[in-house]
Amino acid sequence: MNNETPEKSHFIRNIIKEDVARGVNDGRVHTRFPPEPNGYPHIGHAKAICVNYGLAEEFHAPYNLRFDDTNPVKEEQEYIDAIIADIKWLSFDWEDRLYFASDYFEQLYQWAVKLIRDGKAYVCELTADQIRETRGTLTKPGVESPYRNRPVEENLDLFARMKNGEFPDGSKTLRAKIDMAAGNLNLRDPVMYRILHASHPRTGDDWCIYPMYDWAHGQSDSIEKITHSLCSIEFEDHRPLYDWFLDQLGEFHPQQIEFARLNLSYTILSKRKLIRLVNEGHVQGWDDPRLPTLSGLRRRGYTPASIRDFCDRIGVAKKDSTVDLALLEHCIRGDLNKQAPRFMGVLRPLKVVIDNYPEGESEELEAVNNPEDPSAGTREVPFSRVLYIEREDFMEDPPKKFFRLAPGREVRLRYAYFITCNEVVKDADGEVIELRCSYDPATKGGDAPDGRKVKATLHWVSAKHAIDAEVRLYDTLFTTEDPEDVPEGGDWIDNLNPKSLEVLTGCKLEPNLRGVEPGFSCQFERQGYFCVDQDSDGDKIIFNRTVTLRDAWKRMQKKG
RNA sequence: UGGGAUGUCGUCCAAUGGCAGGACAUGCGGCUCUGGACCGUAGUAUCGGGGUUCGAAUCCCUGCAUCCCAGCCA
Repeated sequence: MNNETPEKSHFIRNIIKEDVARGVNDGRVHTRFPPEPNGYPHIGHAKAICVNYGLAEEFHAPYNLRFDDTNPVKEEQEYIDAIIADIKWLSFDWEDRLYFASDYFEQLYQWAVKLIRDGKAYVCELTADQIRETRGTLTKPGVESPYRNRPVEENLDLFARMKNGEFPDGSKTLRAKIDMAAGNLNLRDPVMYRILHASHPRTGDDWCIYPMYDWAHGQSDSIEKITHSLCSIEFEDHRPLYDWFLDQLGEFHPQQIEFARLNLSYTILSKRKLIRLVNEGHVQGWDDPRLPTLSGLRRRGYTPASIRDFCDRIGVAKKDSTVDLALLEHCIRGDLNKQAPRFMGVLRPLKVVIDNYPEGESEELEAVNNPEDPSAGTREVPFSRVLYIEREDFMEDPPKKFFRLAPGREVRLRYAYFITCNEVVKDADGEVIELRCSYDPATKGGDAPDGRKVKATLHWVSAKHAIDAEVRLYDTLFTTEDPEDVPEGGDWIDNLNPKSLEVLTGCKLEPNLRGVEPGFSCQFERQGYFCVDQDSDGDKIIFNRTVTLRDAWKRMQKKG
């Protein structure tokens, strides 16, 4: 990092910088990422992780991972495991600071008892419906619960019995005694504990009362001595409540700072909606490569570096915004362009016979593995009389700007020879099934000694050496930039893109790809970046297309 | 008609009273054995109306728009 050039900053970094300079918390910085284990993490979480952990790393400060596991009805060990795996994949290391809000259940209970003793909390016997009705509305104040002024001793007794399991679910709550007329609804005697006879992934059946998030969250941050509690914007209204609790308790106040969550065009980042996509089978699981989940992106071929780069580039601010998917794609292209070895693969094969190439013979041609990285070296690619080229690289009646193969036209086969198309073979339906070409032996390697030029270079594979593969092409999961924008009475599911997955079989790959393992990423020249899917098995190779290369020709076609 | 927040290029983010800048996207050009990468270049923005000031995206007033909150979810 170059300290001479002024770094680009954002408001949270500025606040922390100032706090450190002013010696707030003795100049200490400590952050955390507090997920609820009720789903798989997605790129939006990656942003939050990068903000929290990235900032801590910048200030050489520690950061925690803490699961806010206060609702056993929705939370599962599977999600805990997935979240841990995905954050590690992003290559963040919280060392030994893995915590759970459930670690603090006993302390939280004791603090609740203290609030009761201080007359700041009471056991309420209103039903959920009644609590809602008496909460008031956005414009009208609420009505105080008839149980609000019950004696401390009675509250203590009832709360202990709640904990001991004497009452059924939903029959009682512990509520903070604040202000039923507050403009901020969170302050209208919020529920602190509810009775839930549910088994918890970590505490099992030890508890049948569980703290509400609002009661647990601020204190958990306080216990961990978090200096800067970064969270999303919708918790701005909750900050006064967290402050109130900590004030009553006389405990350490982390500073909460809110920032806007990520929205991405053509995708959905709401956990509830993601769960629906998975449960209703619109996708094939949490790691479906079309999903913005980290496991989906990983399977798609996105790298941790590309995601962290993306998170750096989108910035941090308070206003609602939607980042262009093109930026994410730019980030993965940028990373893979530097790393990914190049290979030739023909997705939709068209047979080409080189009539003047000796039958039964073949030769090895040298190809560059990565033009961006000379140290990646070269490899040999076999060439022979019968080849496959990409169907869309040939047009019988080409428009003006089409540079590729056409009858009578000469093009270069990458790293091989110039070939000229002499004859087009069609089937009974008039579909082109084969091209008869001739090659110029003098152009071996791809250059003409007489200096003549060709306008196109095509990728190809030798038919008898090729290996077969299945290739899965992905498009956006939704057809609309904002999938949640639906007409009256419509369902966002209707915006699903029926063509988000296209499976190609019989693709032909150069033989150097034999034996690749799941997770392997490479570029198929002129087409895009692809990675081997976990469904591959032995001889059955399956590639996922991570992202296409930028394609000037396609853009030109679109323009018309 | 309550409380909280937010309005800057098409998009995202800067500029904290002093030349509105960067990235992505887009157009054009160059280069190229990937119509890739790379290089160069262009256009496009301060929500509206007042005010303060030599000077306002920034401060004040006012209006408008958008988002969040009425879970015993987080």
